[in-house]
Amino acid sequence: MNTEIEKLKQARDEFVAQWGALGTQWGINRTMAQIHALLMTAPESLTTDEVMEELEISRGNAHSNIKELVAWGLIRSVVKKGERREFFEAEKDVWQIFTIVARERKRREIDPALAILNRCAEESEGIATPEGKAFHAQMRSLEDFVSFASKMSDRISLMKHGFALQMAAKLLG
Amino acid sequence: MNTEIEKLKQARDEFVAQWGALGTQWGINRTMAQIHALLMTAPESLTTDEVMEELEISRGNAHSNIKELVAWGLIRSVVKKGERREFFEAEKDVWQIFTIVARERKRREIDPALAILNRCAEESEGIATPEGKAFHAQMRSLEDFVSFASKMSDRISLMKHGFALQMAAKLLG
DNA sequence: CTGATTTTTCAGTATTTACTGAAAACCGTG
DNA sequence: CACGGTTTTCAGTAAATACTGAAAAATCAG
Repeated sequence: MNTEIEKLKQARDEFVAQWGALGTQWGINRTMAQIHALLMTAPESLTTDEVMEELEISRGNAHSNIKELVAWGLIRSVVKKGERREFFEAEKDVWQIFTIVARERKRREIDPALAILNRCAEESEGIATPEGKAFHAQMRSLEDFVSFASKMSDRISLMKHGFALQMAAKLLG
Repeated sequence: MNTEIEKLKQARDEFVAQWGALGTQWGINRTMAQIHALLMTAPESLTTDEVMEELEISRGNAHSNIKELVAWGLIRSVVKKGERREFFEAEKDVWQIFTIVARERKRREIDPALAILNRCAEESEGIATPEGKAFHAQMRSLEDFVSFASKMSDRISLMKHGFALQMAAKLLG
């Protein structure tokens, strides 16, 4: 039945478009999120040209965002025998996706924050005025908390999906 | 000793500047992050004019970012008797800050994602082709995972700081 | 080595987001 | 209800970010 194929195409197009819009909120650019959505729901791996055509974007744009997704580890290139072009496919396992995103966010958001907090804490160490003590204490408590959250995130990412789930179930129960 | 006061000012200025730069990564605008940093490390609550002067920004800019921070719940206005102007002070408790940020991120990032995933899953329900089944399954597994993560986040935010810490300690131990 | 195909780069441009400054609205006081 | 201080709005502008398209570089088969 042809309508089924159309319904699927429609649902998928919507997913790609909306996921792209969401990407903006997440601090990821729209195109990158769209390509990710497209590849996550592609039955077969795609070439750069196919991505360009599907999303109606330029070669340069497709290229740089594909590279970025590869750098994140959210997609990978696959070689097909007898094919000179590169094909790309997405990581589809949700737990994998989660750990990749968590790792990247940690690198870009948590680690730099820790560096700043630590430096400001050091610089204000031993200042004897009440303001100095308060500032130092504030830096340390922020640092402690962020460092702690960072370690938690690492731990969880290293777990196997099943184990994390089981543990969380206990927490939610 | 005057150098101590200077050292503190220097450390604090650095914190404000760097925290602002970090804000960009977090998808928060620089000024908003700077005002937050400034107020988090202010011994006393500040007026809009003081914020403007300290960060060398316009009134409009100060105003709108202060309002945004109030909307998040990261700062609040305080009234001083005999003063007509509004003063602002930041929430300083790290656990509070964490839960506020978690709540806001959930609202802006998680909830819309869930809505999309759920809709696309519904729309592709019952399509009999292999591609249709695969798409539907992918939507559902993403939805399940995100919904689960969302519930976890709620649970943790509702905990008292001490309890969350204790639980996490067990996890890290 | 040559020529065809594919990937990469990047200057120029478009779009989005943030900021300024001044005018308008608001608000308490006399 | 008029006045001075204070907050809010917003049109215009500046800055940051993303995208295009074409040229250059790389890759590979013959």
